[in-house]
Amino acid sequence: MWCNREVPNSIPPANAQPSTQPSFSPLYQQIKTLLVRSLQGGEWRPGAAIPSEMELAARFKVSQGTVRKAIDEMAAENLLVRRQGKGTFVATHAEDKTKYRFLRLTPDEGGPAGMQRRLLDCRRMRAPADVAQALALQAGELAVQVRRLLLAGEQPVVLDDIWLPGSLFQGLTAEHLNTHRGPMYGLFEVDFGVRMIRAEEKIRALAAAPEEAELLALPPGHPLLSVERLSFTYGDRPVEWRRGLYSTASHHYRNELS
Amino acid sequence: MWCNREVPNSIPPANAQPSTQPSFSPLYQQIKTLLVRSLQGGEWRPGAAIPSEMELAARFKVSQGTVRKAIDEMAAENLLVRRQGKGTFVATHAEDKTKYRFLRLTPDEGGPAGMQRRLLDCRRMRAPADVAQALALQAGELAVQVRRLLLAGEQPVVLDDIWLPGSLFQGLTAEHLNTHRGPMYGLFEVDFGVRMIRAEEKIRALAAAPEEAELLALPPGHPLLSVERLSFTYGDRPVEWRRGLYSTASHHYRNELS
DNA sequence: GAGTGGTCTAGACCACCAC
DNA sequence: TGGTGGTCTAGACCACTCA
Repeated sequence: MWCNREVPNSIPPANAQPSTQPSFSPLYQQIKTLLVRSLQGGEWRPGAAIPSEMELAARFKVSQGTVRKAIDEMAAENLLVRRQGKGTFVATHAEDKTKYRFLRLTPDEGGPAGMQRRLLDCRRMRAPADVAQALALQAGELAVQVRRLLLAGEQPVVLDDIWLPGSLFQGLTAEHLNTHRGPMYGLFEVDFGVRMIRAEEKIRALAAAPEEAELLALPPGHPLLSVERLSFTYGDRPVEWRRGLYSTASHHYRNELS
Repeated sequence: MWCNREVPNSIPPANAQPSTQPSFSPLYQQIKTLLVRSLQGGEWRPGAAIPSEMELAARFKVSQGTVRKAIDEMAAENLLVRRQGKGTFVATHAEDKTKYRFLRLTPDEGGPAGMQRRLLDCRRMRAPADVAQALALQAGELAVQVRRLLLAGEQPVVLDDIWLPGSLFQGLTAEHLNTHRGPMYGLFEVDFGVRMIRAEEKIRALAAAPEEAELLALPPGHPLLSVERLSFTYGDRPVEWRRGLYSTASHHYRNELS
């Protein structure tokens, strides 16, 4: 048994430049990049297990510890889920225990309760300029607009206005959305191969316009939370823009600062 | 040189029970607990360096890697800050590069700009029941109430109503607050030894009451963001309750979902 | 050059899970 | 019982900082 070895990295450092900017990229970061690329390319479907740490270590010719560090970071970013004794799995919205990972609206009393959906609209049309820009749509490319209500019991609570790139969501119809059970982001994964990784939200207060007020069963001018969300998939590619109008009479938007 | 050793942990496992609930606590978690306790006890002041990984490893009789993992987690929780080549430091609000870690209000255009403070009020009084409960105040214990405005240029943007446990903030006066430069949480650290670790916020939309509207230079009834914040120090102890009313005409509350 | 954190390795052992 | 992730160790070497 030998304890000391001085074998250098089997993978040559990706940046052997003498003194340029990027300066250095650790092995585990390179591994991580390769893994993300595999996720992006669909090598492993959402919910499926990826190879074991030992297998990946062998594949990439690095030690288990290095693979481990790469996976650790990806798990911290919610790209992967580790389950001791079972394996490491591609994160998915379809069967997420932590449901409502992206819906931060919570009843003032009691835990997060399920909400009913009511689809209002689903059609393909040209997106407004700001939305088109946010989604980086090609000139003339159509978008899918979805409008819907979320109800807590009988009470409408959320009015969502959702825009998706037409090219990615070819077969999306009202029928499709109405038939589907479970989170919408789950449907996006399973039927369109689009997985939402992270999102940025901008929150404002505004007065309800007449049409919005009616849909939310509130008097016109009633204060609402406006939540604009831009969602990204792998590679920081924007793939959804939405604006939610939240009625905060009996609910609030919860957030954790740290 | 020996490569195999079977010396058990020098620190006996904190839970040697045969089969009870807690089931297991890894060494690095125990180290972490000890480190947090040292922070809490003020062994190292905010901004100061903690001992090196090697020193800590020696002190706790574990390997550097184990200390490392403990510190990694604490850095991820913003308790510590690592600086390569220099050391590991106790996180502080006083000199935070990432200023406004807790203020999520951002101008619609341009990067986060500094805001002016205007103190309205600072007095000791009995807290409303809900605040007293949130802060776990003793029966009859007084609280410090601070009211203030934040202004972007000439425009008032935030009206804050802040409540602090009187016992922890004995010497806090308006003079004190007015003299101080830099983030208020920095003052809390330096002058009162109270460090804010994390916070929970509840966000709602509401209509401005007359007095609030006047202070924010808005018409009464104008929609505002109401941001209730409960802040915690070490050991999840609540030490501040505040409600901010945000004018979102030219600003928004930004949030990142992941 | 000395000291710090950062990376990487190899190997042992433990806890959990499924068959 | 075998495979998976989880913990822990020891040691080598690298990158960064500062005197």
